[in-house]
Amino acid sequence: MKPARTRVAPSPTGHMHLATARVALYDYLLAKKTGGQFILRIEDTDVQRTVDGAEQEIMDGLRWLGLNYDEGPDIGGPYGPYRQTERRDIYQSHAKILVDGGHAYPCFCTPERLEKVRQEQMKRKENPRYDGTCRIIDPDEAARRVASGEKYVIRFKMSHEGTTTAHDHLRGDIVTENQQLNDYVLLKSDGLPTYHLAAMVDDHEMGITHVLRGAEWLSTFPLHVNVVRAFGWEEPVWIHLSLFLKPSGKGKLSKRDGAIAMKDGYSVFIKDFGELGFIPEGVNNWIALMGWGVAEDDVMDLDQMIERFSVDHLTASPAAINFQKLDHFNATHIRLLTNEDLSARIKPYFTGTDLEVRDETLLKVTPLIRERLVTLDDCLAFASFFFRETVGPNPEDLVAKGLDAKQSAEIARKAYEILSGLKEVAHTVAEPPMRAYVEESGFSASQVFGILRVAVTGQKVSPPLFESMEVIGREKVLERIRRAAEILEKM
RNA sequence: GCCCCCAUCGUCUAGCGGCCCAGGACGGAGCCCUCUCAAGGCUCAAACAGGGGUUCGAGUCCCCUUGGGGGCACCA
Repeated sequence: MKPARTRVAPSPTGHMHLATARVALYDYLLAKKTGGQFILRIEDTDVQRTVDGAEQEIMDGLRWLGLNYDEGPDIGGPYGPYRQTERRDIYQSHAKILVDGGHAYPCFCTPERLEKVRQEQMKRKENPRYDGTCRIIDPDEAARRVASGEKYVIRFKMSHEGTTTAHDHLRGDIVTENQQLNDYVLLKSDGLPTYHLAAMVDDHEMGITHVLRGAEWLSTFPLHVNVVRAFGWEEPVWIHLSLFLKPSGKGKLSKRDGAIAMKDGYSVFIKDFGELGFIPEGVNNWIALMGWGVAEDDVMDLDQMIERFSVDHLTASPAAINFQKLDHFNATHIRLLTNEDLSARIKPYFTGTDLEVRDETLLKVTPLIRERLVTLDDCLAFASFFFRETVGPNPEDLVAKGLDAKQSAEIARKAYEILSGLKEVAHTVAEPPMRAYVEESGFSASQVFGILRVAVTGQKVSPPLFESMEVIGREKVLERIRRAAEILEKM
């Protein structure tokens, strides 16, 4: 396959969304698969809606995901600039080409008039569309009015007859009656282009071979191919990705859903995932499989995805997002990390707590908790006790199931006795004598170890007991058991 | 309302006319392992929306119905 040039072209109007990440992922995979380039282009032509910091968030988000672009606003490239507001002249000269060629025309209608027309059309139950008033103005007359400084927009002169056949790689030919199409605005009165002009011009100028975008563009797809054809350009391969639906499957995933997801520890915004304890590997894998049909072995890192990716296996039907699956992929990829890597990734989650986390200790703790982590921040719940001086167990939790406080105290005392007789509490040396005690005492392993678990870790659920004791160290372990025995004796 | 797109287990999907009494993954149920929680292993339940065609043969092709989704801006 020839090297593909792909692009993700988000508008900096809010937080970077899951859908943007998925388009970027597929773009990246296609480009890397074919030895081509993946490009970031910022579509900031709606000055009103542009949000400060949004562009940076997009770049940070892509980098966090590991989707490094080959060309973009901050790193440049041979086809720049990569920010549409900096390409104003390019769009204006292209708009002129269309006007001169009879494919577009200046329109002097005011927004107020347009709104009135729309209202009347709706009242008559007609399709709201431009009524063509300025379409029939003589070109010389129009040019004169433009030159005189009258406000205008440039509209595409859509044919009223025949049909437009647009080819989508996943859906085949899509045939539309031209009467259904509107004379869309290409250049706004502020001199900036709309998407319909800007994206077509840039994709051509930047040599984009495959346009991947959301299915919400399907309705203006015929317009876009008409624009490209009016210029006489070769069309890229068009691929409209299925939409993401709310977890319920009811409706398109929206920014509003972000707030709802946040309450459950999830999000639809890329910037949040790191903080929530998700790792890029997990997020990428999760996103990749919504809209890409992989038969088997669906746990993949970026390189494996590149290996297996093909635009032929993309799917056309909408996909409801499923956060449980995110959990699964996240946990799975966490388990694939090396101790050193995982340890380093966990560490930041302890900042802000009063715990003093030493790297050396954390490295010993990591293997004990790795397969218990769904998200990185779970390390707080599983490993905090390693870094505390005392653990303050709940007295009731110290009483073993089926036993009373007195019996439990007896077990704690005996355990203290056995362990204090040892030079160290490495699990290989501490476990055998404790097992022997379980045998001779007649108590069950779960009763004895359960008491010790609560005594030593302060919690009912913890990593394996003896391995944990080994990390905590003999002195602290003995002290914690002694205190537990005291508590039990006072009950 | 009009236009467009989509349609296999609850969810994401494999399937591109016979290999399918439909495979995988998540989730669910059960069993095993087990010092808790996990992880891991094994097993089970769970789907081709409905109706017409085409064909020797249809989940796979065509049409209709139904359902879902998207769009109808000087927003992207």
